[in-house]
Amino acid sequence: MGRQPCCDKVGLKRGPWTIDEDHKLTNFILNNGIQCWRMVPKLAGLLRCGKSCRLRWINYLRPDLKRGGFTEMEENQIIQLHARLGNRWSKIASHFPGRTDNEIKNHWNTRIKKKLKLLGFDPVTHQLIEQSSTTQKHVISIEQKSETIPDSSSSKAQEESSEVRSQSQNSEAKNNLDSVKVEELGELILDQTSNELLRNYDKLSGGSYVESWFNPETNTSTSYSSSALSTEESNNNNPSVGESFSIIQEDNSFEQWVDNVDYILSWDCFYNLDEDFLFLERDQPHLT
DNA sequence: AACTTGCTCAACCGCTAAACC
DNA sequence: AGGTTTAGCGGTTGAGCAAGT
Repeated sequence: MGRQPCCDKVGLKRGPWTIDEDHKLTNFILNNGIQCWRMVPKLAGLLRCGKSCRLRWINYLRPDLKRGGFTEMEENQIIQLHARLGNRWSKIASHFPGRTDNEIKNHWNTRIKKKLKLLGFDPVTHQLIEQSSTTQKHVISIEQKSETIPDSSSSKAQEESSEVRSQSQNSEAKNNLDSVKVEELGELILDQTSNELLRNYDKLSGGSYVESWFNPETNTSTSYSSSALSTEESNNNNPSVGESFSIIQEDNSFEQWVDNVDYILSWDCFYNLDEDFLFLERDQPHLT
């Protein structure tokens, strides 16, 4: 025989929690800790199931929760982590002390997805969405683009592949902006700098964020093989991750990239990319 | 003021791996 | 070994609120 059932749902209260219920649950857990969620509601005098108590504690009552809206830097980190981990909200939340997976998931679904769509990126794949002159959309993957790129075993080939990809993405970004973004973003100036913005976001998220980030000393961005990543995080479902390039040198200016982003979206977070790199350093010290 | 629409987010649902018997 | 339950996770829902008409 297995364990006793968690709860008999008949007669149990559902819906929003009252202040009194919150007090009961909080006081019980702070005084007794959590041995078994099944027993918590009984011992705390609550007409709730253990599952409901657990959720209420984790998502709302925990004293270490960080309340309030997400900062721009947090949003940026969420985007980057989502590119690496997909919809593994608990994994993503583990990078944000005091934030819950539910909170991050909600924020992603209600805010960040819209921002990415406005930028022309598929929030699922983090890849650029090209919209042709017809209404049909299709996604351009890093892999598709890479098919035209020669073997990157030599440094010469690496340079060529970087250039080909750069040109390809510039073209895609321009097409995309020309056809979609103008209406949504209003008075955008769709010039070369916008193309640079999209190309750089592609590097920061999904396809090459994992392998590359800006090197402030050399004013270049450097890509690393995904083999250096942990097995767990490199085995995600994002098709653009893990099929990486080798060492890539870009000559575009990071400051220019930051200016571009701020101009279009006012994402102050990109001013704090160096802090993002600190968190990366914490997670992947062997890469830094 | 009344109604509609859209947004946010707390809470629930259903699934699965792990733990238990 | 195999059935049952738990804990945890991601997806979805719907109440409440704000903005627009």
